[in-house]
Amino acid sequence: MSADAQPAPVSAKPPVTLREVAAAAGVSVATASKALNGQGRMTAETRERIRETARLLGFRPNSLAQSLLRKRSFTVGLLTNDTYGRFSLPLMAGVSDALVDNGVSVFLCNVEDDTRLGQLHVEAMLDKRVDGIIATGKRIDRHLPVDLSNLRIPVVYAFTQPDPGAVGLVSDDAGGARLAVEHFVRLGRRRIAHVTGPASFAVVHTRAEAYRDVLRENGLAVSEPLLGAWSEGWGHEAVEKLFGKAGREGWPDAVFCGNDQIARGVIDALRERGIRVPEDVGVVGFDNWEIVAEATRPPLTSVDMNLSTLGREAGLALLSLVGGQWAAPGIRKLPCRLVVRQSCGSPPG
Amino acid sequence: MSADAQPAPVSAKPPVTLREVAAAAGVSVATASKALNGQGRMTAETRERIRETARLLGFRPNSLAQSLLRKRSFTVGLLTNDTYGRFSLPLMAGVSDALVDNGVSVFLCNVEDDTRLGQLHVEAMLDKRVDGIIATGKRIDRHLPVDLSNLRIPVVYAFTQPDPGAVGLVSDDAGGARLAVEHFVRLGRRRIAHVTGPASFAVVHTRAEAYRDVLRENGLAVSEPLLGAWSEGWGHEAVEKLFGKAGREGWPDAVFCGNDQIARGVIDALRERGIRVPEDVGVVGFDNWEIVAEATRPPLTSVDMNLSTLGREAGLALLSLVGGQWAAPGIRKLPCRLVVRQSCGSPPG
DNA sequence: GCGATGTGGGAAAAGGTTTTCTCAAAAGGG
DNA sequence: CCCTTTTGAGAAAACCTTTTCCCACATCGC
Repeated sequence: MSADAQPAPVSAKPPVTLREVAAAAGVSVATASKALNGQGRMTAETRERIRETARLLGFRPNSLAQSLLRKRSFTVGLLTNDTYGRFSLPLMAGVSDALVDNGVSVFLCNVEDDTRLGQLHVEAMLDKRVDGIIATGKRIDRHLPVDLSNLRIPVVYAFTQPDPGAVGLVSDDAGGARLAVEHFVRLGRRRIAHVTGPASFAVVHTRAEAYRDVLRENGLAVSEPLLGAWSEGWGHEAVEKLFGKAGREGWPDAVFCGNDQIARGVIDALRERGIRVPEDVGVVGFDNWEIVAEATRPPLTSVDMNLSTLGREAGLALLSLVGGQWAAPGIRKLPCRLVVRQSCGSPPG
Repeated sequence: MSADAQPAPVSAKPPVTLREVAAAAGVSVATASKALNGQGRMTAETRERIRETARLLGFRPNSLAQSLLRKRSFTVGLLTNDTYGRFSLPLMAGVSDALVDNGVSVFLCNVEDDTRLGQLHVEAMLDKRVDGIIATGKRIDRHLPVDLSNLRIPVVYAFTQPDPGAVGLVSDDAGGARLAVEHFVRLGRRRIAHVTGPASFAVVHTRAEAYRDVLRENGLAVSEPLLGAWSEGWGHEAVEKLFGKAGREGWPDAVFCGNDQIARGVIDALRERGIRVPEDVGVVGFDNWEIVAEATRPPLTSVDMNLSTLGREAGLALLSLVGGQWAAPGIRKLPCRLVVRQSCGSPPG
């Protein structure tokens, strides 16, 4: 090895500690600590000198040591089983956004649907003394595959089934469905169909119920929702069922779809049949998954569940629980919003 | 407040410490520690008794204290600017998978394209004494909006532009393109077009180069790649350009697309023109984004960048760096694979 | 029975920070 | 000039675990 060889690993000198700052400023660690935290009493001159020294040395307190003492790590865990992040990522963005200003970081863990993995991650979080946990998932009527009910740290459930007595935030699916159907009604559509996902999903029923309510409230004929899959393929099939029969008179003039993929299938199938969207038939989707909604022709009007707001609220709720504040248990529903694009046309006349 | 009011917050008793275990087992903390870690010397009986006590009490060592002492937190940070997680999530799954077995957790931080936010998160990670950082992004020819070059902890770059001298892992885009074009050649296609993204992306040129190479190697006519956007809309337009001209003889019999969305647009546009896929024209996409690839009709054959493998390798590389091992700096390219579905047909005859 | 060896287990320091308590000096009151 | 109060700053404990030493006791060989 030559004399000017690199020192073995990259690792430069270790981080500068409070002790070093204190030494450099000619005070005790206690005084240094107080100076930097704005605690204790000392001359303004001393305080400033210590601060300046710390700045010069690039001092940053060791979070590990702080957390150990304060019994707060300023870290929260975010648990999800939504592999593709379609729902969790906007939610996480909201959570992160709400917490970063409070100096809190977020640990994301994907537990898939694996209980063992879930348990593993939860224990790791507990060991690392996270201040709280936000549980989220890909559907609001299922639990994560892991028990969070007796955790000695606060837990908030967002967009997943909460444990009884816990704080839960979900989207207001009924409200979202109303938004869509009422939009159609306002535009003068009279024969509004509903094509949605499988019966095993609670939201399918929630939304169908709201759909029926709005139709009845407006004196319109209620046709049975078509349940199927959450796929484009099912959208195609549903168009077959709805528009296959001869009498053009019986055709719907609007289709409210359970998600954007179904809507995309519906729109494509209508175009193939020469049925114009939005002139002949209006279409509304659900989820406002931009990558899909903006690629349909015409671009898809869709119900947005405001997941990042949901995440933000979840973050704030957790924060106040961590702070010892009481938060109302039970499920809180947050409103959706309708993102209007071009698949429904304008009011008649 | 009534007598049977709930104790203020949920928080039950604090976690059990090593000291309590030691007391319960009638030994010193030192002995207890050694018993649980398989260190030191003591009778098997003593060791077992301590272990049993710990188990009974549900003792879990405080990671914070351990990390403080060992100067390793068994945590790594994952930095990304890929908001939708299309690339980062598979990558993160791989990273997480590689590390969880080593008892290492992963901190995911989305820094968007915001330097201030990035700096903030990096500092938070440093303060929390993460053992290393994996940087990832949404394209391999751009840096994250944050400087990781002098960090005193190891950094590995995955699917983003590495700093000079650092360890970087990216997909082998040239190889991926070869896979696609050679697949066409093998199937007997002779006039192979290439529709891809904007010139500002390095991969556009890398793949185009490989595309031309394969054509030349096989004595086929090389037509200029069509550069545009990464969207379905561009796929439609490109079909217009390629198949708009009169002479059916000049039409391509295969289109290699720069991503799955373009491919989807191409396939849809072809169908609208009555051109059959795969009989008349074969189509291959890139990214193997299942949600798109499986929804095209017919399902799309696509190049998969093996991002979760990439993540796994990145995790392992970081781990060995953290362990003080030396790792070869520079960019390592990991092979892609072709996922064959139905958009290319079978060999002729 | 005495020194050498081995064995089981404990005391204490370390890691970096915060906080409480204490204390010396300075200032103020009479 | 003496006593009390205030002020500035330090010593030390605490958080929880790991690890290095060290010690007492038992065993063994002679």
